[in-house]
Amino acid sequence: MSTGGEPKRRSACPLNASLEIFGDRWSLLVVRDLMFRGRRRFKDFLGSDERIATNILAERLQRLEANGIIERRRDARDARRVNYALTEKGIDLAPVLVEMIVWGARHEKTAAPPKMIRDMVRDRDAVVTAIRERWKNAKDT
Amino acid sequence: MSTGGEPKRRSACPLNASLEIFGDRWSLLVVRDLMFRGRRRFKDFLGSDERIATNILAERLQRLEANGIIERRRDARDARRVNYALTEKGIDLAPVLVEMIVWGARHEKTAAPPKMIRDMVRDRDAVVTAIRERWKNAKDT
DNA sequence: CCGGATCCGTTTCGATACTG
DNA sequence: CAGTATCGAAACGGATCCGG
Repeated sequence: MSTGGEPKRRSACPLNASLEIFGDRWSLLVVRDLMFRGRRRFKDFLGSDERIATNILAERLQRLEANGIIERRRDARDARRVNYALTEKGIDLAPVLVEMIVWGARHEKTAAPPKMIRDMVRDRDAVVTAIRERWKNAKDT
Repeated sequence: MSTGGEPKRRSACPLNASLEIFGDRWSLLVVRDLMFRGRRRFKDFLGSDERIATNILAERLQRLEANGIIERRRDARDARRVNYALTEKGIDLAPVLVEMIVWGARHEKTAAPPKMIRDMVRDRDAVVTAIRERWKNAKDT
C-alpha cells in the first residue's frame, strides 16, 4: 500500500475528478470530523451520529490517505495510538464543505447547530480562513 | 411517486443531509450538465463523457426531482419530449459545484477546460451570479 | 483497550437488453 | 426518445476476530 500515490487520474472534468475521490456517503463526513470537530483517531470517527461501520471507516481512511487528503501518523507520545490529520489538499476542501453545509442548512430540515451555521452564511470566507489558521497553528500536534 | 415530497429528513448535521441527497457518483454530474452545459433531456445526459447507465440516470433524475432539485416537464411544443430544469433549490447548488470544480482543477490532473476554470478561481461569486442570471432569464424555456 | 481485518448476508450499483 | 427489466458485480454494514 504505497502511501504517496501520485494522482495519475485523467478525468475530462474536474468535478468528476473530485467525485471519483469523495463522491460517496462517507468520505466527506470523515473530513468534517477532522475539520470542524477536532477528531483525530479511529475511535473518534466511529462516535459520530452517522454510525459508520469499522470496515467502511478503515477503507475510507485508506482511500483519503491514498489521495493525499489526510495523513496517518503514530502518536508521538503513545506509539500504540494513531492520529489522522488533514493535509493542505484536505484543508483546501473547506470551501466545499462550507457550501454543502450552508446548502443543507438552508434547504433541509436539520437539527442545526445554529451558531456556526449563521457564521458560515454571513461570512463564508472568514470561516474558511479560520479553519486554515487553526490547522496552521496545529501542524505540529 | 408524489413529485412534491416534503423533506421530512432530520439529520443532525446539514452536511449529512446534503450527502443523503447527492452524496454519490452521479447526482452532481447531472446537475452540472443542467447548470453549465445547457442539457435538458434524458438523451443529453447520456451523452456526457462519464457514460452513466440509463437505469442509473433514470433513478437519479427521480431522486433529484423527489428532493426538489430539478423539475420534469413535457416539452410544450412536442409532447413526446421531456425537459428537465433546475429549481431554485437546485440553482443554489452552484456554489457547491463551483468549489468542487475549483478543488478538482487545483489538485487533480484533469484535461481542464481552461477558461471557465480560471474565471471560477479568479471570481467565484461572479460565476455563481452569472449562473443565477442565466436561469432567471430562461425560466420560461 | 485501540485500530483495524475478515467473514458473510443484504442492499445497491451498473452494463446490457428490451419496451411503449 | 425516455425510460424498464434483468442479473451479475460491487458496496454496505453488523459481528466477530486479532495483533500490539
